Amino acid sequence: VADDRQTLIAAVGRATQAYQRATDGFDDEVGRALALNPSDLRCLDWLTERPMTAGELGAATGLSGAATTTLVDRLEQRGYVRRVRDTADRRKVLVELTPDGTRMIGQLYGPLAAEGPSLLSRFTDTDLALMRDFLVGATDVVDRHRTRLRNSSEGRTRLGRAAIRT
Amino acid sequence: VADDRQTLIAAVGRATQAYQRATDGFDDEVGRALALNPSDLRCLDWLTERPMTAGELGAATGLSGAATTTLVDRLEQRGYVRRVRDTADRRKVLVELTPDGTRMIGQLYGPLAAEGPSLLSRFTDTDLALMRDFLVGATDVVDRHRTRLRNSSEGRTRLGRAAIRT
DNA sequence: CCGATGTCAGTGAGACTGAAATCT
DNA sequence: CAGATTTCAGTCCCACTGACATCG
Repeated sequence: VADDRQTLIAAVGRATQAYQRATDGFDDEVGRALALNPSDLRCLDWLTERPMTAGELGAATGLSGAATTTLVDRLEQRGYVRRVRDTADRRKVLVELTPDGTRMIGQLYGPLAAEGPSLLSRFTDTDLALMRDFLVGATDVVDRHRTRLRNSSEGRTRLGRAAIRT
Repeated sequence: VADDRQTLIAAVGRATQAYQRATDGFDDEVGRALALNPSDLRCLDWLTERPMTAGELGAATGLSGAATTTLVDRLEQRGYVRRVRDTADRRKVLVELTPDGTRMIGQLYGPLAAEGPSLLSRFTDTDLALMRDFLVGATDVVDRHRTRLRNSSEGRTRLGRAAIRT
């Protein structure tokens, strides 16, 4: 019946929201365990993909240049990342994970990621492909709405801290 | 082949991570548009489920009691939430969304949520049920690892701000 | 010289700890 | 009065704006 399908779609929506909250809580716990704030964690997350310049990191996390500098200072001081001057364009500074940083990330997120395969084991290949396509589509939708919001609200700061006009 | 299945599973993992980053970026943009910080947004997110006491809100967001108080002050001052003394236990303070708050959330997240059904339209009912079950299972796994981390690292503060012993 | 990239001061908002107030 | 819930006072970290240094 059509009504069953609607409730199914709604259930997927709620499940997505609940999953989002759970991962937020997990990241909180990781931050507490390592004494890292959310911005630090997000930077480390991006750096697992590839080394990035300070500017790219700032854009990815939404931080200002100065904030990015102090953030990289923090992570560097703890030995999680290191700065490497770009030999081609000596203005740029590449930030990359150190072996210590990579190992630490692995220790915390590894046990969680290791359960992924067993969780996905009951699905067929076609089901997995559908799931992947759904996630890719959802990512695309969210990104579209993000740029829509960005264009409709330009010139404001990130966290709304300095943006509060009294 | 087994190798195809492994790459499929890996692809689902990467797609999940990408989706996570996209929603993080979207929430950033919402915060910028409304001059609300991440904690404010998370509180509003929880309050869409049901009214909660200040203590529950603090536990849900991981904030201290005092931080929760000032957070609710902020949101109340802007007219998004309101305090209601619990008539049964007059120590407790229930926090609930105002009509204005509900409307504002709807205006920002509504357009995004409205695309969910069209994104899910190509899936069969059984596929949707599988997806829902996967998300519920993933939420459970993440929550289990969160409590594991919590138990192995107790007595530390949330954001690691005051936790940095020099 | 001008644009781009990154870093250095100074300011302000928000989260924390600890103590006080209110209610059961 | 002890316990629970929320709020107040004081401190500190972190992000921001704006100016400066360096490089293409």
